[in-house]
Amino acid sequence: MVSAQSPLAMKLGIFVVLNNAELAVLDELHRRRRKFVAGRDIVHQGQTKQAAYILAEGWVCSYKLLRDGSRQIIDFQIPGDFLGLRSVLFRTADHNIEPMTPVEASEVLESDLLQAFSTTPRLGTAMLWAASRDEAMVVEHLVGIGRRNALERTAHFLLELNARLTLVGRGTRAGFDCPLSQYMLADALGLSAVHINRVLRELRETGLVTFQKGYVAIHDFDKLVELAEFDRSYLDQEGPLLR
Amino acid sequence: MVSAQSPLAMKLGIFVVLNNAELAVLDELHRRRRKFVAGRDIVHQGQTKQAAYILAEGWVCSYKLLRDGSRQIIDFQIPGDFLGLRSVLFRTADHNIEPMTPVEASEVLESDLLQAFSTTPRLGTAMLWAASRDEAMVVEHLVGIGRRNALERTAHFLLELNARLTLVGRGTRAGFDCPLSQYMLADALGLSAVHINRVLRELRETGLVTFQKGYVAIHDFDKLVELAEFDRSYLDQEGPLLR
DNA sequence: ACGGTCGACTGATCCGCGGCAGGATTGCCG
DNA sequence: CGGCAATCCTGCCGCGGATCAGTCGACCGT
Repeated sequence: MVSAQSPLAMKLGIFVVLNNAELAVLDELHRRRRKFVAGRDIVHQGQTKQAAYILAEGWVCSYKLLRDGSRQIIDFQIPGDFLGLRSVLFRTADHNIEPMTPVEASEVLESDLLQAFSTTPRLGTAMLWAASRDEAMVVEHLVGIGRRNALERTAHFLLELNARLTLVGRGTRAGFDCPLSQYMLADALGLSAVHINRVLRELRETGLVTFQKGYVAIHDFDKLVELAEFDRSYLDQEGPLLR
Repeated sequence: MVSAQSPLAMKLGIFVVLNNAELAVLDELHRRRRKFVAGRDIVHQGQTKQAAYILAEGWVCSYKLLRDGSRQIIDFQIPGDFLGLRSVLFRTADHNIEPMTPVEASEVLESDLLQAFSTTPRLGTAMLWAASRDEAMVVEHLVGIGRRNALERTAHFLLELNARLTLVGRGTRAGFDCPLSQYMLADALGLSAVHINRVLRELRETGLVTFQKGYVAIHDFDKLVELAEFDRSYLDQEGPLLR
């Protein structure tokens, strides 16, 4: 594993061994680099004519607002993830996208994508794989909110983040940097911030995880997996599916 | 709008005016017709080498089971929807798929799809649109479970079903046939069956909707939309986006 | 040195919904 | 015809998590 690779290349490399031509196309996709400041939304609900991006650095979240002022965070995006792909296809954004940290991202036009697909189809396949893995995570998120209690749900969420970050070289079994506030955690997990605080305390006091000062320290990985009923199948993947 | 069209053609016709060549390709996709009985799962979690299908007749649901025996229904599929597309891309299914009624579906191979894309690209675009609309519904489902109370959540869900069924000619503003039991409704909405029962009673007693004997009768569409905070944008769509 | 803001944290109280237990209704099968 | 299995429906009780109402410390900008 080459540490100098872009996060996206690392992630796709899990699925497919990329050759030089394909790496070059990936590089090409990163041409139009942009920066965003934390807190100012990149995309608003209802906005049309929006570009898609590949996240290079920083964290963003996509969320929906309700009339009563509460919000539900649908997903977080980390380096290597696509941003707003659905907004492009659907022509109008159905959710907001907010950078949680300073963000660097590469703008991707519809035509860039189409060209990448036609000149390097294996790369296209790998991107579809990555996209369906992301969709699978939204589904897992749904299951968590619908059927898991606060403790399991939080544990599961932290493990999921850990798995995703590990794929792009920003986490290990021991832990990862995490810029989330307890409020954001609450909005993601469908709980109140007050209750998240209590749950984090319990996880800390039982010696499973400590989430403090922007760092998630996993003390007992296996017990945490057990508690969260976490499906390790995509963690234990043994090397690329396609050679 | 031609009533003899397949549900899929109706749905795609919302996005794109389909010409005869494209309709022919759609027809061709329906070659390998299969039947399934209610209750016997088509796809199991963890299963590999699975085909994708286009639903022609009947209802199915996709769900995940938890260790404690509870389940979360992720989505329902109705005529015109794709089935297990993600399982094909991902190579191994991450959820179960169960027919809730007798079902007719057409098996679709990866190669069929690729061919359809290359010979009739506009059709491919329309299918991507349809797929991202479906994904948007999973997202809306997530928001509902995370941030809406039981009443709003149920109301929203019924409206969503209504919107989808109307697109394929199986529902109107007045109501639609619905083979769901209260147990399934509960598993979809992350509630208990007992509580669903109470919620349905309340919706009935306030004169908004009646769900009995397999039929959902919407008595006051506008009030229901108001209660559920339902986003009508994709209902009010004024004709195809692409000509 | 000063409010002002934002995030972490806590205790007390309240309520939406789950769990349990049981009755009524319907449809199916022998 | 009776028996059985779903499914619907209801009342009661308790719990998990929301809400309210704070305190405390860190980090602003002035």
